[in-house]
Amino acid sequence: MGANTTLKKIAEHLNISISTVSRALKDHPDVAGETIRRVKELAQMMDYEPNAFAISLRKQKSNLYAIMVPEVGNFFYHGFIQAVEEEARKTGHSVLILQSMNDAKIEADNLKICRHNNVAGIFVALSTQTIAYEPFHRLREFHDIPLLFFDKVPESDAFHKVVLADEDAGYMAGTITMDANVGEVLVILGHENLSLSRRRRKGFEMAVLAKSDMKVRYVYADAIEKAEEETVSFLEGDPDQPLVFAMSDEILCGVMRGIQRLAIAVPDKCKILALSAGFFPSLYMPAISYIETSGYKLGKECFQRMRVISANKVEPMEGSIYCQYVPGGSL
Amino acid sequence: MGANTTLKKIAEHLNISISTVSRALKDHPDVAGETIRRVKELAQMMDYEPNAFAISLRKQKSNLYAIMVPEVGNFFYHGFIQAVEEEARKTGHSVLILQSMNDAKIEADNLKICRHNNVAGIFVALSTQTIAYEPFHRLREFHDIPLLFFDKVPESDAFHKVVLADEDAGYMAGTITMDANVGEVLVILGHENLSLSRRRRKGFEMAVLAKSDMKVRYVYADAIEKAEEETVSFLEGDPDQPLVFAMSDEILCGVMRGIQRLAIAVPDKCKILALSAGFFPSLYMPAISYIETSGYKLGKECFQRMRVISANKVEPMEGSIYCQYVPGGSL
DNA sequence: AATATTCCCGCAATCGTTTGGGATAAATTG
DNA sequence: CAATTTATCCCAAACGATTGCGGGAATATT
Repeated sequence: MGANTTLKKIAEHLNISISTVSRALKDHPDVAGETIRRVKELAQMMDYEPNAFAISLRKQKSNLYAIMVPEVGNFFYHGFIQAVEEEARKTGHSVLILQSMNDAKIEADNLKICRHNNVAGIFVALSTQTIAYEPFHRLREFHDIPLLFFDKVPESDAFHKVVLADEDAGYMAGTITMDANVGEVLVILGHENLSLSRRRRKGFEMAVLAKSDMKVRYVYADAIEKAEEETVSFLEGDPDQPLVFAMSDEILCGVMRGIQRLAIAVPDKCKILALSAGFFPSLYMPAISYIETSGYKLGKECFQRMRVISANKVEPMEGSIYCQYVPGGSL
Repeated sequence: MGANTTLKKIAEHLNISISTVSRALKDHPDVAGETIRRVKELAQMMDYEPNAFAISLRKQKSNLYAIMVPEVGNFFYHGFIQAVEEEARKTGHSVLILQSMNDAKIEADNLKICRHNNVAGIFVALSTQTIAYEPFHRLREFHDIPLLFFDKVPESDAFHKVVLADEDAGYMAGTITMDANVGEVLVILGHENLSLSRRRRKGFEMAVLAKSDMKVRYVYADAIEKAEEETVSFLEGDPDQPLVFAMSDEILCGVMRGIQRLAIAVPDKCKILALSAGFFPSLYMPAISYIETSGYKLGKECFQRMRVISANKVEPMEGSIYCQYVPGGSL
């Protein structure tokens, strides 16, 4: 039996009107102090909890935030989800998790779900397949739902977005690579469609521009296996003083599989550098040196940004999170 | 502007009543075929989407399922979440993710959130700190919200639960260990509070009962570091023909860190066996032999079970998912 | 031609909460 | 003492979708 306490039931018990009960619970000045006391007491007794649907129906806003990512299995997003969840809890919100599975169709469907649920805001990491942005535009224009892209963001600056300082991270990686005094470098980037891959590459290229005697090869890998194969074929070419730079945790896993397959000693026979959230590098011996890209920090930052966007109309802008180098033993 | 299409707007455009529109959209026989056609056409045009709140308010049920886990960062849960999300999508539901952070207080708060949102059902993996089950009971009794425990479940059989066939998995691990012809075994289990740890241990003990010449040591580890330390101190004792059995992916990571720290050759100097979802074992060379405990399969099974529970009142029962041995090179 | 049947459709209440606009007392003022 | 202010409270209309019931018109049955 759905023995849920409602304003109506409290009102009946106290022989007052529903509106008075409603006002009493929020300390409205129109209600007598004595009445407020009695109402609150009974509400407490009856374990009253306001009905979220009724409120949402009336206010046209829910207490849900949505996070849409390609896959929850992606390591980078744990921290992000965790951070948003933590913050959301503080403001009495909850988090809806949606996966796009890198499918533009599902992505669009998910946006519909957000609309249905009139979510208070959406955090989106784009799928690699997204080409049409109308669904996103419509959400903002017609439905007034705050939208914030993170990590995998559109090129267009018509949207709010927060990213890691990708170019900086790439530049940092490039600098570290140069200082490491290596001969040939394999840079393994993520999916080619992602602006994040391009930004990181750009940063890296900028950094190593000066050092013309260093051979750099850029490849894209969208799966662990691809990264493994690229690593193996690179190292089988018997490169001189090699270094492999892995742009993500997933890629790092692939790289290390290749390294282990060839039984190559790190860092003696091959140096490794990664962009990572920090967990995977610690799995290897020696620990992999990495540039930290914290999904957790990104999540915290995004949530604050979301609050600002929700509160006032602000022009779309891009923000970024700075990275930090964490030296290990692979370099 | 919340330019949302409602039944009312459609009705006004067509000069018919709201109820007729509502009925037309669901092919109610009381509506003329021609009217249905016109309504559907306009609804399509105006991009009508029913308001989830209004429906939920009326039906007292939402289209949300909740999943509560200690932490989304736990590897085992990815597959689970993914599976539930996939299935939920098929029935037009969405998934609310809640974390208990292994805190009984937060866990109880989360249950309140579920109540507020009148979720259609809750999937719970218990925190290690849960001792009071009243909040769960109340949810079922008073609020009629289907509750299904998975993975980390209460001992009480007053609840629905689906677990991996933990005892079987333990037994299987025991059998494999025996056949591997080893001398000393370190079994690293998860948190001591969890019934799952006890069940796995029990299964393992049953299997190795016969083989009295094999020395087995059982330890509990609730963190990667603990698993690493236990492994190191075990192997430093220079055991005869050793094997380490890791009960989870997290523990496996710790074990391998220990192995690498001591630079011990697998499987020559030490054999490894794990219970795993399958990803981490593939990270090492040779690949770790493991017994597959698929969160994904568990999720699929749980969702089906949830549907049954929701549809009809059924007696609480326990279900389980069978495991499978995936040989690698570590054994 | 009168009655019964079928087919369409609209009215109105409901879910629980919020809120602007009264309404009724008592208290204050001139 | 009449007029106005104040303190409390209630009515009713939203929000959007659903649904039992009733009614009018067209058709079918006697």
